Amino acid sequence: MNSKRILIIEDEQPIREMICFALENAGFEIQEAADARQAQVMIAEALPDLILLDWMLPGLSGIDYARRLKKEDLTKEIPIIMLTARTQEEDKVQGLESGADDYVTKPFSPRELAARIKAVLRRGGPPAEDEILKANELLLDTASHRVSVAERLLEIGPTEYRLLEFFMSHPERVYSRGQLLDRVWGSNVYVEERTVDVHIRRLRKALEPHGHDALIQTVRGAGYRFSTRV
Amino acid sequence: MNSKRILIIEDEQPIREMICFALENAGFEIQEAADARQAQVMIAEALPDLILLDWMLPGLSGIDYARRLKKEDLTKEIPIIMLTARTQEEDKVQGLESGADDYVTKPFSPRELAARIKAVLRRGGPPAEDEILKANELLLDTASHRVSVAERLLEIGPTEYRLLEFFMSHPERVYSRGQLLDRVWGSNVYVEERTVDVHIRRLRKALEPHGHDALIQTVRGAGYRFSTRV
DNA sequence: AGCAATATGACAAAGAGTTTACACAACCTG
DNA sequence: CAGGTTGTGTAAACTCTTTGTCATATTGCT
Repeated sequence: MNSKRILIIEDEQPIREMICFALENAGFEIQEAADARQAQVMIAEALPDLILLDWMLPGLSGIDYARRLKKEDLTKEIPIIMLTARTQEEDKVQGLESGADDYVTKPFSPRELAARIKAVLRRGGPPAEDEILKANELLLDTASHRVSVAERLLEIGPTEYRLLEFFMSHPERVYSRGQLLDRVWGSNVYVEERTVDVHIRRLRKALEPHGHDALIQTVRGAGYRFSTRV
Repeated sequence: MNSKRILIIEDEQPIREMICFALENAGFEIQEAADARQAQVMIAEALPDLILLDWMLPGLSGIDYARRLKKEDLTKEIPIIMLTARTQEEDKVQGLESGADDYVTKPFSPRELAARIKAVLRRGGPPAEDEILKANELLLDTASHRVSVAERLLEIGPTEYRLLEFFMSHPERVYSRGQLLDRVWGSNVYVEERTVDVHIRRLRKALEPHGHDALIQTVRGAGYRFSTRV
């Protein structure tokens, strides 16, 4: 097993250690750096296979550093996963724009982190490709984060957007409230399952005026499903 | 609703009672133990679905006990949530290191505790694999929870769906009403055997318009059978 | 025919999902 | 930095389906 080398750039030592331990456990080889300067030194010595980069860094911010790494020929192929404490969509967008291949929101479980790392390493390329998801006349553009029906943009909240994006990329399949919480809200969020109902409602309400609310279907006793079939 | 069994290992009785009350309220079944020794006895009797483990225990410390649980084959699959009074990052690191799946810092709200327990339990099970069961033109797709005949979706209630799924995965074989109750309704459910007749009827009714009701056959004096043979 | 085993239709309680309302926090913005 | 706007999660009221049972009709067997 030739283990992959991962460089962690994170100023808070406890967090760094926690991550470090978790990832070593998962079979990775770890290098640590507290800021961009240190990181540069380590990179000069040996190129890591993947970089875990904290959003907030003393000195050069994480996002700026990511940009810089993606500019350098030497380092631009290295996948970057951003660590961020904020949950705003905006941050995610910016993070991805800066060249990050994925982002993980703190607090995260070691398991989740390891899973994302493996996923990113596996695909090699950036996953952030823009997509246009379609279902009948309903379009969702991941690049612009917009949803439209027949050229008509429709109002939709952040959570509803994520919910819809998830549904549209996993159609014709039932998801329990619990699964939706894990996959749309994130696996380390503690929310009532009933809350899903409410957001389903909001999503349906947003789709309703355009007559596409039937795409979100209730499966009694099982969960919800996105389907173009009646 | 088969409630999950949770084992609380906590030496301070008032806290234990508080947690106990909160979780029973949340619909869990609770077992209590004051230390690792007692816990071992309870585990020997019946495996809990999740363990709540106090960080500080008299005798074997919580963290050591967690490690031990994660070593034993019998118990290593059981998720553990650590209860800790301290807030130091350091503790969190150690807690996770010891194999805990999550930790909660005292003082915590009952709601938070219940939510995290649910979240951890949710992750547990392996995702049920998808199957497409076929019988002549009759299709049952477990991923989308749908039943169709020649591209035509058909209406079917939850119980009828489960019944059909069971039949289709165990065809050409007679099951008594009692067996069906056990395997479709679940063991330890108190329902009249005649109730099965009613659901068989409902299932047949759903299949009828598509001409597949003959698949559900009555075996007088024995039970029912799903068969594609006449 | 006579008896026992099923089939069926109706019904009321329990249950699951839907909606509305509200509190709160994060955020604009003048 | 007030004062409004959003976005979220929770709670509670409300709706509508599902479900278990009964009473009654049918069917199958000897």
